[in-house]
Amino acid sequence: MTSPAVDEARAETGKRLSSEERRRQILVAALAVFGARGYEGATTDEVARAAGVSQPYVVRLFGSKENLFLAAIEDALARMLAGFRAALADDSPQDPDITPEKAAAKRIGQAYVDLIAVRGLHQTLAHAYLLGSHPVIGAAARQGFAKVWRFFRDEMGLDADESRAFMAEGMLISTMIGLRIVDDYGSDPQITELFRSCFPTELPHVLEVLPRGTDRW
Amino acid sequence: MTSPAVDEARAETGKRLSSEERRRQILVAALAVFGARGYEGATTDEVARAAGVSQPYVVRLFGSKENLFLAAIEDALARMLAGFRAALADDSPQDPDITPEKAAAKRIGQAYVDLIAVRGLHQTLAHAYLLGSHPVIGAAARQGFAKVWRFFRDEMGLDADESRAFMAEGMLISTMIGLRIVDDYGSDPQITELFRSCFPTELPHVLEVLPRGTDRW
DNA sequence: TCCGGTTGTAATCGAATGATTACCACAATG
DNA sequence: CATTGTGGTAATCATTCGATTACAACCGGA
Repeated sequence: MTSPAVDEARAETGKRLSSEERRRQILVAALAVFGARGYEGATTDEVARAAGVSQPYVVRLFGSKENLFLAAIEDALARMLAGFRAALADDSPQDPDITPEKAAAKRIGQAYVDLIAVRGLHQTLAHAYLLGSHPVIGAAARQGFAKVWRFFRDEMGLDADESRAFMAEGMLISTMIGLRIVDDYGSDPQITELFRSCFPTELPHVLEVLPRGTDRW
Repeated sequence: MTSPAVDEARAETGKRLSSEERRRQILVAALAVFGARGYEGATTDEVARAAGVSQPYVVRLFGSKENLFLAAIEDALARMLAGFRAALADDSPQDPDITPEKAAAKRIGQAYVDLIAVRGLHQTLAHAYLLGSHPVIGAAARQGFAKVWRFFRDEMGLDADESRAFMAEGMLISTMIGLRIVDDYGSDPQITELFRSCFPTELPHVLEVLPRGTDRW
């Protein structure tokens, strides 16, 4: 016999879902948890509770924690590249004072910052980029990084130097997010100035889109 | 009665050390292990074995794993700032074709890359920068990051924009190191080109100073 | 209706890990 | 030579966590 609490919870949150839809839910939760705690620090139980399912089900749907992480970074990269491609293809009326290339670069930079709204996405990727010595995850992380690089060079048409500068800015932004600099923004004057300097133009948008305060993540 | 093996090992590796010296040894080991595995992924036992002591001794000297990590990032930051200050003060004959400011920037960039030789230093700091949501480590990481920022602005005299660009390049370099891009350098043509583009000038030096191959770290 | 596949959980297990405890060895000191 | 402080370890404990197992609930079709 199932406990009444369980049945009640199921009635509240809705019926059974297709495994494909559960997968997507769990991936969203996984990005948030892996982003906040890192690969080793995160637990499958935390992911499960964030997704509203039991821990064994997470393991069964993805096979292992390692596979879940691989799926999470693949999902994150796919979202990122989709956002980049949409920004690149965007042909809404543009400022005639700047070249089309500059305009595209601005849009793509904006798309990168917008991904902050996908909780944990930037942080999870940054964690993956630090796991180079892991035999499986390391290889996947390198390939993922190279994929983004190829987008800048082949699809966006940047030269090597521009690509490097672009990615460098991206890594800085990721770092500031991972540091949760926003938490001290406004209270610590040093941090406030640092943050202002690092987001000279995007600052209002970042403050708007980034969760703050006592939030656990 | 102590086991003969232990006595033998102690005889081999030398006598008892002062706790201060052991601390330093353990910090060196901690940077390597934390850098490769991250804060959660690293174990105090791994650090202990890398330092040639027993696991309980590591815990006793530092109180807890958390304190060990805090000491490690403090040590890493101190080394980094010491390297920066030495590079800034360096007044060896310089190329008259570039301004003194440019020359200093080049020297400090070089000092940053040279820190690759301190195994795990860049990676450990990068891991710390991703732990912003950790109540204790997060605060320390933010303060450490701000400290580096203040060096660029106050001691080196960069303006906000130059500081940002400088730190961005640093974050990119850290990422490449954490990814262990070198592991695929020469074998994977995509990665090789990516690496060449990101280290246009420092490449030979990086290849020389960065451990490669089947090395565990 | 019953039956097989799919969605999902409870219970539990074994391994890993940070920490604690109790102890040992050595050296300086009086 | 006793003693006391310091450097160090072996043994072990309590938790935590990923994974496994066994089972339950639901649903569509023959």
